[in-house]
Amino acid sequence: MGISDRKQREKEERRRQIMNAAQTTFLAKGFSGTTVEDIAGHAELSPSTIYLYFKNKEELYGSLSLQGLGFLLKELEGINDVPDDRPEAKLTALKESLQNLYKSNPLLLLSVFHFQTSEIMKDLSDNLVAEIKKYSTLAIRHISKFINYGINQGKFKQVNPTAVADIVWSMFSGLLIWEESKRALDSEKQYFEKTFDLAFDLLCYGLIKENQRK
Amino acid sequence: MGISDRKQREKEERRRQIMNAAQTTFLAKGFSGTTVEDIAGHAELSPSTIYLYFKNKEELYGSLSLQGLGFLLKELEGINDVPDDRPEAKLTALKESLQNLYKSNPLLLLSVFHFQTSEIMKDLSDNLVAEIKKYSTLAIRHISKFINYGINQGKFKQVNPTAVADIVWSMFSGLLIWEESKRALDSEKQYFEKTFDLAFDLLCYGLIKENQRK
Amino acid sequence: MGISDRKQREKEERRRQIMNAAQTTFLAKGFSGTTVEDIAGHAELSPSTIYLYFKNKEELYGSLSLQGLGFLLKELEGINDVPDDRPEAKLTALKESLQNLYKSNPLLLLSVFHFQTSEIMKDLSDNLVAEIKKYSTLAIRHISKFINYGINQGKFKQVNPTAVADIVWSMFSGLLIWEESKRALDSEKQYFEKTFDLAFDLLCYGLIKENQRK
Amino acid sequence: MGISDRKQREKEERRRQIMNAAQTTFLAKGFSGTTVEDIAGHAELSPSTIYLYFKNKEELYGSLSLQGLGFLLKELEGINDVPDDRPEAKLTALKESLQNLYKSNPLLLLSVFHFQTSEIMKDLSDNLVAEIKKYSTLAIRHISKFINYGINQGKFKQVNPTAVADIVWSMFSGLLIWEESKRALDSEKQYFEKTFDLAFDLLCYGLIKENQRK
DNA sequence: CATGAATGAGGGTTCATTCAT
DNA sequence: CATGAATGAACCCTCATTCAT
Repeated sequence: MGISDRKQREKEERRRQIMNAAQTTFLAKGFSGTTVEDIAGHAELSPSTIYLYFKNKEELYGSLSLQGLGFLLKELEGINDVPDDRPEAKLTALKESLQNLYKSNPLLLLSVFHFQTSEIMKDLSDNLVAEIKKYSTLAIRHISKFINYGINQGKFKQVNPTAVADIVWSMFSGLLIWEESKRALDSEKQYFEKTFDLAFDLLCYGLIKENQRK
Repeated sequence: MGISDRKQREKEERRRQIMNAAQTTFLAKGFSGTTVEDIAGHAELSPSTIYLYFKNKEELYGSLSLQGLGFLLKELEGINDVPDDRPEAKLTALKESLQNLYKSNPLLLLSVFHFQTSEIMKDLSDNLVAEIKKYSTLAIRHISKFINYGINQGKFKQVNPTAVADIVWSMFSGLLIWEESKRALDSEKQYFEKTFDLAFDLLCYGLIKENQRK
Repeated sequence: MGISDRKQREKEERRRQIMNAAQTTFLAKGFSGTTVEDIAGHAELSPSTIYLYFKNKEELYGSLSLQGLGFLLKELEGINDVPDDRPEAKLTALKESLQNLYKSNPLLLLSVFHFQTSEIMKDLSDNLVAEIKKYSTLAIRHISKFINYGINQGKFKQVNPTAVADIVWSMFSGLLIWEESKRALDSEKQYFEKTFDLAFDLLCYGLIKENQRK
Repeated sequence: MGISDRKQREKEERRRQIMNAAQTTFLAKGFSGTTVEDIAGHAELSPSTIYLYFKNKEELYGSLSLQGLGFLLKELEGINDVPDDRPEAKLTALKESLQNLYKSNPLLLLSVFHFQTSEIMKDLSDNLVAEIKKYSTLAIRHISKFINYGINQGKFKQVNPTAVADIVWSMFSGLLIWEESKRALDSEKQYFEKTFDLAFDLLCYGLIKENQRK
């Protein structure tokens, strides 16, 4: 039992080791630009070993993407438990949540957004795409719930909450990718956080009803 | 004379025909996912014919990308000539400009932004990437000029104009791609325009100084 | 009549123009390394025009090779008419003949030997190869006749005349090609003539019976 | 240990197997006339397997060429150790050396000389060409050393030793290729050795000073 | 007669994936 | 469990050749 436990854990660790290597490599070279050998090299394994843990390149990619979305969802769910229930507080919590995730593991978030927006999707199986979409739809729904809450409380303008959630989501992802693509050129760093901060503030400010501003 | 004129025009048309086919295909399948045979099929030509008009797959891709950026830049430059010189008017003109471009040729704008995705950039030659970057930097600079104008007139908050330009650009691109990726799944259409409208309004509203609102 | 004559001559000239261009190009880049477009470029014509004068690349090549062999054969036949009928004189005439041909048109001789020894043969049709072989066999036979003459007169050792002819032929061709391949590296020039002179002299000297030397 | 040894040997054998197949094929069809698929067919492997052992077609070709030159060089170096130090003996040893090499592996020698044909050289990278040249220059230098030795001893005429070495080399290569090209037509065999024997003897005889002949 | 435009056939090379050890 | 070796399926691109003008 103890032995098989350890075996189990070792196996999990290998899996993680591969996923980490894959994440770095996919982000650095893109999906089709990345060869299985690349990943294997980073993971210090042989290519064939990868196939013991993942059915194929695509599934490895999918696991990565879903893992990231999973983290994100958990974070979003956590926001509901924020004691302060003013809608502005929810939004601020959302902003901070996203920023914290970014700070703790930029690759993770990058992958979530990068992966689903980029051409990579074209290479994936319909099943996987559907699952990714399901997760991100769920995330959008969470965000729109926060907006809706503000509207119901009469604090926010009468806007389509899903649309606003889409905007937040797109803006975040757009900035992330734009930042990354700029970095490719002039290697500015740490620029994203400030810009996203500003973007979010402007957006939120526009969201609040005029008579509700203090 | 007349004959060589016609020849010239026919040749140009072939070029365009190929570029159109390429645009559709690249958008549908990404750069490395697209085979030259795909494009040739769409253009109803043989693959080798493509090589009479473009040196290779990459250059075809580059022409497409730069062409789109060229259109966009021309449009942005046009905004300077808007007679109404209130900063809000500039921004509204910008919004309408982008929306009109999108309406007249969604593929074109999609490609401009989509093509910048770093996933694709990885496959391109440094030269081409540099040129694309140059163009988009120029575009950003145009947009930030409009923001700056509002700040100087005391109408807009004291924000970093380039950052705001980045936000507009990212938001636009993010929404475009997000929309497209959603469409791939549930084929909703014509949703983008409304969302972008809303996003832009919220953003602008947040941008204007409180004491300047009428 | 006069007109058709001129036409005829113009046509012949075009043919020659193409053959000249082809000779230079084939020697510079080899058979499969040379594209029809290359030749056309040198001839200042369009590729398709070449096909008005030659059925295909191979036949163009063949014509070149046979042309060279024709020149060579004519020269060899001329040696029979040399008034001085001592065998040594025939051999000296042969040596000078080859050297003169080389001096007047090195490309021509190079092509004769280079073409028939090199891998180019592998790309040619059996018919063409057979014809080239026929011609060169004829040439060999001429040379061996000179040797035979010396043997019959009791001046030369009792050797196989064809073998000696082969040796002369191979030595000449070998030196030509070796020289050319060296030139590719260190661009020495005008080295061939002296070396061939020496080789020929050594050979002839070995050929003459000892009691016949003066 | 034993296992890895066997693995190593198997791998070496595969390499050799490919090189053999390549040698035959290159000789039969030339460099550009040979497809990797041809070679793979002869080696009873798939084309992609070839690329596990050689970076590309050119490097495979180069290995072959250099290998042959290597054998040749070793043989030439061995001649210095011939106990009999009369210059004629050195030359006879040279002749026998070349003939033995030819008898033991005609393809090897054929390739050495055939591969140097400039036709083929044109397709190779500068690096490879340089290396091949370096090797063959070395070989020439060896041969010329034997000649020089005879001159210094007052046995040979005052000739340019390098020129004579060039002649030997060219003659050998010319005869080899000429023989092969004749064989392609009328499949005579075993003719080369006798002819080369004769050629060499004539040459050497011409080389020796008259007053030195016994 | 000359040519520009078009293409089909083929070649080199890469890489995800499998399989025997 | 891990891997080295092998391969088939593509893909990009070149080029000899044809054909309509």
